[in-house]
Amino acid sequence: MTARTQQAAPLRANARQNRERILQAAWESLLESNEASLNSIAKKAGVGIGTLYRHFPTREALVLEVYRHEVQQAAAAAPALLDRLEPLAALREWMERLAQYGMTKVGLADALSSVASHESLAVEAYEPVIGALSLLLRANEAAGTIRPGLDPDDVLLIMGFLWRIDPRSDWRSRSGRLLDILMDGLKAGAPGAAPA
Amino acid sequence: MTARTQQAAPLRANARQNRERILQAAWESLLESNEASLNSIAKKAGVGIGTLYRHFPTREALVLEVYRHEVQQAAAAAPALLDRLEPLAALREWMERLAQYGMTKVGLADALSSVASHESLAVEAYEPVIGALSLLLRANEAAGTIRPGLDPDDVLLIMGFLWRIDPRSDWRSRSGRLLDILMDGLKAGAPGAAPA
DNA sequence: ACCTGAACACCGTTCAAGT
DNA sequence: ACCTGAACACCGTTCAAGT
Repeated sequence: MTARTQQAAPLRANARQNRERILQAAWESLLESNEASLNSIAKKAGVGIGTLYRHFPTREALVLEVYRHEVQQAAAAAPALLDRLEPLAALREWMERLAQYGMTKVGLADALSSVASHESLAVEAYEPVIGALSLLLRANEAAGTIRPGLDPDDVLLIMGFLWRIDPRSDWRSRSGRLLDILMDGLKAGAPGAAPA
Repeated sequence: MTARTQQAAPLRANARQNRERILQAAWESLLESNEASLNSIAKKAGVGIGTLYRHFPTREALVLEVYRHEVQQAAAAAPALLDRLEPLAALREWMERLAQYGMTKVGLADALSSVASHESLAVEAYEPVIGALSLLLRANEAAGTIRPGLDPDDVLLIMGFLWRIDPRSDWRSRSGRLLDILMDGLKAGAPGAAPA
């Protein structure tokens, strides 16, 4: 165990460049449609199909790597929100951002939900999201604004509706209504909250 | 307009039999895995692939037809539940049945959620479900046990988490927890309900 | 160590030919 | 009117051959 888990020999410059070309091509293709074929992505990247498989053994691995950075950024906003806003408002704002984020990237929503059903790699991708959500829930629990004992995984699973709202409809008002229901569900049984 | 919409000439005995063979084979195949190929289904049914396409122009059309009957039955339980139970308990029980139903049929959950993203035909399949849910919501609204003005489509969209719980996990307790949250969200703001 | 691309087994879909 | 299945263009995936 002399090296870090993710290190595994620092790749030839050659290989590194190929890897990034593939990610770039995949990013562009998946933004258009998440059904882009691996063959077409390899072609677009200007590498052999075998090279794509060498770097990303499964389709999921590729998709997750493409969005990892983006997802991490979205998730990482949690602490800043907790600084600026009250816990309850921060939680709500974070959810809304994630909703909006999912809607902007057409392919991402489908990709995430289809990947999510294969628990395997999804865990790894969801980890930062779960971490951020966990932070927000704990802050609210400490403030007595939500019911205690909520599981971040449970809450995130419910939040899945955000990625299944038809982007062509008025998702703005719809996601608002749906988040209202979810937030009320989380608030119910809060020790410090004043009911309507 | 002398014929009903669904009639369209009563099919040859020959064709009718083929149609049912296809549905039977599809039912068996989809129960095992919802990724069964159309070719394999046609083969299992003992018909040419062209015949399958003649009866079901798209994969969705086939999947929906396979599950239509089942889904209708599940949805149709609503009135009986309202007879036996109080509105709130009936709504909860109906949701739990739908959850359990989705878990039993391995393929159905995936099929439903993947079909649901293509709004096209999904509307037709969801109609009886929406009808049943609408009935339950109206009964609760009349009893003052949930917040008024809830949209059945919204509630069903949230309920989607039921079909994304990993069947290999302890979905029983998990779906219970999740439904608790949802029910609390629906109850919040009810004119007649006594808060905890 | 890494890359290439032909090769393989499959898939969905069409459509000329049959009855 | 309905059925068949060969044919087509594609797909994911592997792996011998190259550098």
